[in-house]
Amino acid sequence: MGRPPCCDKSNVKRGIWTAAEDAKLLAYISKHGVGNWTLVPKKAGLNRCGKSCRLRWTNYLRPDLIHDSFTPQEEEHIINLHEAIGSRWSLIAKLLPGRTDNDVKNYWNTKLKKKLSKMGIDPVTHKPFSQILSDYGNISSLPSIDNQFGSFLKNLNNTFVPKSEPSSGITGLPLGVNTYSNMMMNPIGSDNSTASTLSLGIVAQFQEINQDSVQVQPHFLNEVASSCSSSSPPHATDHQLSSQPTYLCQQSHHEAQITPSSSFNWSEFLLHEPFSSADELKQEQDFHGTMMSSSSALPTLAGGSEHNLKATTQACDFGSSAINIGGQRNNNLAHDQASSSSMTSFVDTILGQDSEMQAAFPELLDASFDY
DNA sequence: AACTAGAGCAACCGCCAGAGG
DNA sequence: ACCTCTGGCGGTTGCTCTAGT
Repeated sequence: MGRPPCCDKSNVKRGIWTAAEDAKLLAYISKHGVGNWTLVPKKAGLNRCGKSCRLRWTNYLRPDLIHDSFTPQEEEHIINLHEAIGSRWSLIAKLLPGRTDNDVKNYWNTKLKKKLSKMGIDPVTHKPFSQILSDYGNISSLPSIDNQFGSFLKNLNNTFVPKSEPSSGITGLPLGVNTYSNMMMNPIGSDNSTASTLSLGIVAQFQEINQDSVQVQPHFLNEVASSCSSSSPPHATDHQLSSQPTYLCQQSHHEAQITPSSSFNWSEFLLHEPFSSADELKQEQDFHGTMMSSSSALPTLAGGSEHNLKATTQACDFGSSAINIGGQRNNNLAHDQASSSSMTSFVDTILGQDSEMQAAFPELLDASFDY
């Protein structure tokens, strides 16, 4: 009945591998190749569990592994892929030659998550905090800390609370978001084609890898499905996977009037440290002033249900191949409007948006978001 | 020089789907 | 058909190193 256990787990060695153990495993695999991992430790003369041997081989000993630090291009790949497919580290690693899922996962957890948070982007949703605020609006009915919005709040707290205005946690928000907006609007030496081309290539590769395996359901699609109209199918289609998600939800209808033509370049974005210099502060202020002066000509954030419906329909179209900056700008604009006045008016704005959204989409907003 | 906190990373844990007996 | 294991995966832990005080 059943198979015998692969090893006596109480008698196998655990912990850090020694050089001698590495040499034995390497010698065995180079001679016999990898087959049944439960047999490998016995045949190689190792007092280890087969699972441990497999991990050691795949994460460290494999000759094709790169042990150097990640390049900006790889960072960009990881971020784009994480945005598209979530924390499927093994899939992401397959698109990064020489990298293991453990490498990618560690790099994400130790570096990229923090980097994105510092830049005012929620590493779970890949949306700027300001957009999450405007998307979900209703601060008073926040779900638990474990879900995506909870992640946003934690990051928001980590990122902004220690900043300039100690008297209020949330008053620090506009600084970070404006920094983000500013970077988005003024990418350093922006190369319009780079990011979108790269992203398309990555997703195409991803499709190749997945064409005969699992049906992918990227988390961003779930988000959109829950925050936009229900017309999207529950699974990612080829069409959806072949394009980058946009940050368009609810704000996109008028973007053509104000959207800069540039697309977004992660690598430049990543090299830019927010909150780092007086120049950046000045840029933020300049940007803020510009946006405020032009905002009167722009539609309000929630300009009525008809507008919202159009925007929603458009927002759920994944046909765009580039990350759309326009939606972000529009969102950030709304945020700028809010942040330009007092704390009270910021909250009022958010609550007002929530009321209007609730009027426009009662069936969506009444339902609890369950991630 | 000693201590501490944080970062980085290797390894383990626990779960799941599929396969073997 | 059922039970158990394997292989693979994502999440987490804990050790080591380094920078700051």
